[in-house]
Order: sequence, then structure tokens, then C-alpha cells
Amino acid sequence: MISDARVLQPEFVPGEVQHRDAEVNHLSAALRPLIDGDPTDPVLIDGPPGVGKTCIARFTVERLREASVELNHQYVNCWEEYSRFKTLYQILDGVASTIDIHRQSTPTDVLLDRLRDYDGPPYIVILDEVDQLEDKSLLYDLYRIPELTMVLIANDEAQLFAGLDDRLNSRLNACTRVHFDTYPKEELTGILHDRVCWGLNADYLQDGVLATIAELAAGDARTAIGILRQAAHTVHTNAYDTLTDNIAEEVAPEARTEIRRNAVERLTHHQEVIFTIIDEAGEITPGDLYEAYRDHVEDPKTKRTVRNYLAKLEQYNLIVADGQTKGRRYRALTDATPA
DNA sequence: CCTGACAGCCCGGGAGAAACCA
DNA sequence: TGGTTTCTCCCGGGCTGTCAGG
Repeated sequence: MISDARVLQPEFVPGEVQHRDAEVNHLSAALRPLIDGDPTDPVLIDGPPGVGKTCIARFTVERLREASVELNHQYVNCWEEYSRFKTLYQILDGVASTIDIHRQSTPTDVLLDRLRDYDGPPYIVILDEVDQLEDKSLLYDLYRIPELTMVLIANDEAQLFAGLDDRLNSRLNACTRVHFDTYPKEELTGILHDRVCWGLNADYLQDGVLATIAELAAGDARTAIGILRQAAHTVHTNAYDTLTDNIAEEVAPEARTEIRRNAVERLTHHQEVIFTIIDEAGEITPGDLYEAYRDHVEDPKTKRTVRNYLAKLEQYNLIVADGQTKGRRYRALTDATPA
């Protein structure tokens, strides 16, 4: 039943988008001065996961680029490129002014200097999951490069601003905001319908199954598409002739945890052990946690390092820490994307 | 008892200088 | 002399001890 699996991949950017006209227009209006070579303030996109922030940002920038020859752009995922160095490297790489001489032995300052020297056409940099950026002051440095325009994407605006210092706070507060809400059920159904048209054989679909999937996904397009993908896969491998509501409901939990699994996969072995302990315990004190951790690995890190790991897991929204100091308890989030 | 900020240490690896060899 | 190997230095990044504070 699957004719084009690509359209069910999370990173797929459709050639046309539905239901986000207002957001697309808002974003392109904010960036439009660039076409005339005028400087533009950063744009901040926020909203819960799976509502099309990344997709729309990439789509809009791409369309802008088609409208104007003189425009460079780069997409950086700050979850993966979380250090100052890595982010700068990716940004610099986007204008190709230096794939050559820099590697590990060049100081970060040099990368920034190179970027400051850039005097090509306007350069749009999409910083996705910007709240995962380790050193937020990088944003300030980037802000001060006139040719460079930032499109910042964050799940939680408040959390992002909390990590910024005052001058950056006021700067970004003044910039254009584009807020994304969760999809209503009908829109989500429409999005799924498009994907089906592009990559699946609709003959296999039971009537109303897309609406059921939309219902299960609760406004999250990523989850919805994940359920559709899992369900289609199930139909395909078992050679069923229909994708039914039952199949969708069966695979839904798996699809829901898939996003969290992706996050867990990015962890090191030690971090994963710690997460698993917390997850299985439900709730655990720091002392018990460290003891359990020590029993689970061959070459345990120190308490101090485990604290670093815990901070990281918390940052990734995989766990939460309840209570202060003595009363501290860690617990795993069943859903990787809390409000 | 637990935390987070800070600074120092070490490791892996790139780059350029120095030493070495034909 | 020219090419190759070794040395040395420097960088980012991960890990850890310390320390003040709750």
C-alpha cells in the first residue's frame, strides 16, 4: 500500500502546505524586507511540538529564496549542534566561505570573526530547538551581524526567555513572534489525507480511519503521521487488505512513544541507564538513583557527572525533578512533550 | 543531603614547526 | 634540496573536585 515512504518521514517538507496560511503569511511578511536587501529583525516561532513550526519555517524560507536569487539560508538544529562551536560551524558552513581551514584546532572566536566578515546577500539562519542551545549568548553575537537574520524556533517561549540575559531578552521581546497552535481535528485529517495522496494507496483505507488517527494524535501532526506510518507498515508487512480503526488504535501507543525513543537514542549509554532507572522506578531519590546506577554499569561516573546528566535529561524534557534539595525526587515523563 | 556555578584537568585530534632521511 | 615523519602546541569537549547555599 506504500508507494512513497518519504512523505511519511518526520523531516519531509511538502511542496505545498495547508491550514497554515496565516502563519506562512505572517512569517514571509516579516522576512520580506530581505528581498530588497533591507535588514530584518529576528523572528521567533513558538508552539507545542508537532504543529508544523519547523516545516513552515523551512517551507517559507525556501519559497522566499525562490522569489529572490540573492538569498542564502541554513537550517541548524540546536539539539544536535548544541555547543557554541558546532552551531557556529553549521552557520558558517551554510555560506561555504570556509569549509577549508577550520577544524578542531581553530578557536570559536575565529568562526565568529569569519561570520562577521561575511558580506554576501542576506543570510537567513533557522535555529530550531533554540532552547537547547548551551550558550545562549551566541544569539546576541549573531544578532549583531547585520547580514544575518535569525529565525528562532522554540517549544516553550517562556523557558527560552528565562535562559537569556537582559539585553537579549529585550531585543527578542521586540521581534516578530509567530505563534502556532495545535491543529484542530479536521485540519489534521486533511494533512493526513494529503500524505495519503502523495505516498499511499487510498484503496487500503477504511472509511474515516484518518479521522480516527487525527483523534488519537490530539492535534500533534508528528504523532498523527507517525501513527499513519506505523499503521501502513503493519498493513504492508502482514499483507492485510485494509487499514482499519483497530490497527490505528493498536499502533498509536508505539507511535506516541516513538518521539521519546528518538530522544533517548541520542543519549550516551550512561545517560540512558540513568533514564531507564528513573523510568522504571517511577519516582526515585537522588541517593537511590546513584546507587542503582552504580550497580548497573561497569565503570560508573562520579556523582557530579551524574548530576550533569540529570540536568541534561531534564533539559530534554525526558525527566522532571520535583522538590528542592532534600526533598528532591526524579521521575520520568511518560510524554516527552509536556505543556 | 542535594544542588548548581566554577575552574581545572585530561583526552583526542588538527595544524604547523622541527627534525630527519634519502 | 625536497619529501616525510615526529614533535609540540592548541582547541573543544567531557569529566571531576570544590565550594557556597538551601
